[in-house]
Amino acid sequence: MQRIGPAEIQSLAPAGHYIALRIGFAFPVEEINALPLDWVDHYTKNRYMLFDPIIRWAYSSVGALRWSEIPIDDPRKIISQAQTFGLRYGAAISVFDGNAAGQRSFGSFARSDRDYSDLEINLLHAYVKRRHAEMAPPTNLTMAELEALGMVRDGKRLKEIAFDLGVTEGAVKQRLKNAKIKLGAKTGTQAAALASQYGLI
Amino acid sequence: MQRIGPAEIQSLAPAGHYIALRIGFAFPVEEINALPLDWVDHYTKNRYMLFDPIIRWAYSSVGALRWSEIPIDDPRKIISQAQTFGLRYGAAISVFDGNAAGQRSFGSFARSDRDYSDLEINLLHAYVKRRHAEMAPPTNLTMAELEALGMVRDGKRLKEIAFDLGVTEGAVKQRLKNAKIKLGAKTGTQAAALASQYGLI
DNA sequence: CATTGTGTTCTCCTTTGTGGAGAGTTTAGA
DNA sequence: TCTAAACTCTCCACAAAGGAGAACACAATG
Repeated sequence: MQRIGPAEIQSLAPAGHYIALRIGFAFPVEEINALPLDWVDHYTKNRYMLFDPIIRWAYSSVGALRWSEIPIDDPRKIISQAQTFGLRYGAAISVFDGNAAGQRSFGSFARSDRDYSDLEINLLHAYVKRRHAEMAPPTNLTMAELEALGMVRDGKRLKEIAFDLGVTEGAVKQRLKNAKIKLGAKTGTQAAALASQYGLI
Repeated sequence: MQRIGPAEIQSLAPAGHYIALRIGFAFPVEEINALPLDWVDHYTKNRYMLFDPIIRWAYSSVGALRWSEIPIDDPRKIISQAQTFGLRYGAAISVFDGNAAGQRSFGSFARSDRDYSDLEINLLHAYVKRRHAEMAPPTNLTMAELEALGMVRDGKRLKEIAFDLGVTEGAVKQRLKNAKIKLGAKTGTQAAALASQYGLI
């Protein structure tokens, strides 16, 4: 299987695409929205998210299929409305690795000219799977590290954290240092933001 | 209208309640989950969120009503399943203030013995409205302040931020100081985390 | 025109956080 | 069991962030 990137995605989905990576409880860690602006506007204004059969399929299934094959009814006629915005044929990809955080990623890709071939669907599937894997949060942070990080996020100073935890300030510093390395963060602030986004704290 | 607090909520919803405050794109700023643990477990395992008629009503409406009056069909029989967990009668409240961020809050309250009276519904409605208002994010942060805050979150140092923005380090400090005051944060880290949670950056 | 408020810049000083080097203690595997 | 890796803690030097006060520019307001 060849390795594809954003440029290939662009040519595989000339009418637009949407990718949500690492959806935890409800929100993605990263979102790529390359859908037509007028469609996004219409979709948002009408709060279609909860009624979109593609989203509902993606949340409850794993795999890849064409929009035309989605086995969920569409009371608001969202798919046929999308067609009037150029999103005529599409493919949906849903990836889920059953990890502790239960994170899921999905992508929706569209073109106007013809339906997707099996090969193309496989390419898109591989792409979303790869992006999903790349965004995997580190799982090797210790409880001590996450605990300190959470307290930093909540505005506590190292001295205060040390007192609350009953350890020295140096120990807290080391825990945060480790956390920063594991998260690939440059500062404590970034480490806290990342851990928060990953749902670790 | 009397002002009610958590204790009154407890007695108004002896079978459990759930409140999600300030849902932006999809996730709440604060979540209070006082529903029976076995029901939460069952609900989560079956990914009922997208099919729950109460959630779907709350996302698409504003106001208050009894579960029995919800005008959305329930293909997965979630409401009748809830009854077997003691959530027999319930009220749903949805609050939306049409602000820039488009944030919405909702609550779901349950009891086993009898349905809710109009007075009780009004009390619950007032409570959710008040909590919603209390959680309103500050809207008075300037673009300069948010810009600096976003860069801090992304792991940049003040010196680096100052260089990138073409201002002095002192100016950056001042912007962050203002941001901290407006957000009620003790440290820059907390300010960044809060702004991120509020969807400001 | 004066006033008020906001944003920018500066200085001086204190407190806090960061980075490096190292050592004792568990834990997991060969 | 021995070893390596991971975890925890300590100490120090230095860089960065935080806090207070004051001056200046500018726009909106009265």
